Amino acid sequence: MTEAKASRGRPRVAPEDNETRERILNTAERLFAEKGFSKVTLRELTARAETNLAAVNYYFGSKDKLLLALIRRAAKGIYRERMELLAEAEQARGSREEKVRQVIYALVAPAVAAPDNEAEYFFGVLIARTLADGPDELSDILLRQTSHLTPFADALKKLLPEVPMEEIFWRLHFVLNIEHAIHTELGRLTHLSGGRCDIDDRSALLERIIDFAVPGLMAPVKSSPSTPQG
Amino acid sequence: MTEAKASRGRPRVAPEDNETRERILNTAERLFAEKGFSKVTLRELTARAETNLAAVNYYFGSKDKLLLALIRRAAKGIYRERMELLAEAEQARGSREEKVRQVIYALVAPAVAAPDNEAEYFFGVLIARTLADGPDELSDILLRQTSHLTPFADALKKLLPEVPMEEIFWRLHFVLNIEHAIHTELGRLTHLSGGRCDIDDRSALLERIIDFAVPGLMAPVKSSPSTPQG
DNA sequence: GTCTATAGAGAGATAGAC
DNA sequence: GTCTATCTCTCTATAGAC
Repeated sequence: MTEAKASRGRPRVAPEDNETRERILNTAERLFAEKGFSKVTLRELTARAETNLAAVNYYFGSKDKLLLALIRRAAKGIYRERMELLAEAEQARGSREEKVRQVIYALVAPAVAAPDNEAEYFFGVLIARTLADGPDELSDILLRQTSHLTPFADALKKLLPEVPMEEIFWRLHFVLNIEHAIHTELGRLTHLSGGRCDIDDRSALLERIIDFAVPGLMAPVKSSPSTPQG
Repeated sequence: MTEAKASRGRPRVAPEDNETRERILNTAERLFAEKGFSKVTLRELTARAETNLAAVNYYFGSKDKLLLALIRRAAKGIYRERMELLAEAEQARGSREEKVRQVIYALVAPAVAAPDNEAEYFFGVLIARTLADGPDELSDILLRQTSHLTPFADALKKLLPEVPMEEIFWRLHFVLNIEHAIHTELGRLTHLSGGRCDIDDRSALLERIIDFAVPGLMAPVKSSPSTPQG
């Protein structure tokens, strides 16, 4: 949608096919996640991507737009995976707890998995850092893109009809908080545990998150005496 | 030239007593939490604090050191409150769940409470934004300051002897993740819930966090067949 | 102590050669 | 399409008047 009116001064080949462009995206994804958007300079970025300083502006228009393109690309894959796994979860059999587990698995697994052999990269970090540090415009976009989360809220509501929708939203929010902060603050865990806890084993990490989150998601709501949920 | 050996050109009155200095600290605390460290310029900051551009460097030496002073001051109050509440929690009577609740209350309540009438401010945001966006040096300091968390891990271990210490560390980590990310990502919750969920009621928020976290903290550890926890 | 004016560094963006 | 050289802006930090 950004290139609607662009035919002037733009690359002739389809941008997605360009190798340099891809290299910039891949390098930027790692660097932004690792150091944060504002701490990565275009000079460092283009040097690591083995291209020239002008390339980012040529392909993306600006540093901000590079980040936008980056997140679009990353999110697209994550969201698609989540939907596929959610569809599977909704056909799962088993106890109620087992079904809730599968729904949360569908939500968290794609964001926690390491792409390819990139042992250091976390999708959640990219989101967390962008929200904390990126252009305001982009934070707004990210926080307003909630339509892909609604199916998860609905799926949970179906499994937990006695929990008010408002509480389901809150609990979903908490799960996403964990998913996003877990890696940025990992140093504290490493230090606190004297190095015993680490994040290398992603599938164990995923299980831990789910084991922690599911009981809280399923907890009965204490009916407070005054407010009988409107 | 740095002020490493500085006794020259420094304020004569005790810095803590200076009114301008305090005004800078208070203004910076709000602004950094609201916009993030790197997006706040000294020009904006000093203007809002109704002083001049040079004042930050005069009182603190640099923008980085202002942030450090800020976090020291904020953390000092939070840590002290946590310790007091933890001491109370450790003398509490009631069910095991009730005791765990009190420990988590001691951890979370001071960071979630609004200071004075500052409805917008969250200690956790300051930490989250500093970690994502602040000077690397300061992130390191923050992530290595774990000694105040050890008593919480110990208190939980005493209440949950069947949970391995490693798991306790992980679960504590998750609780802190929620506490720190909750506000930065609040826009998503507001949007997702169509405005039904909001953060204005801090005591309700605190209860929600505790209600969500305690069941996960207390969950029995599934002894995985292959790895009998080394 | 407070303030203005400015130095000096480093950033993102761009023009134009090839 | 790729690259170098450079423009222009804005920031932090500081010197020095008052």
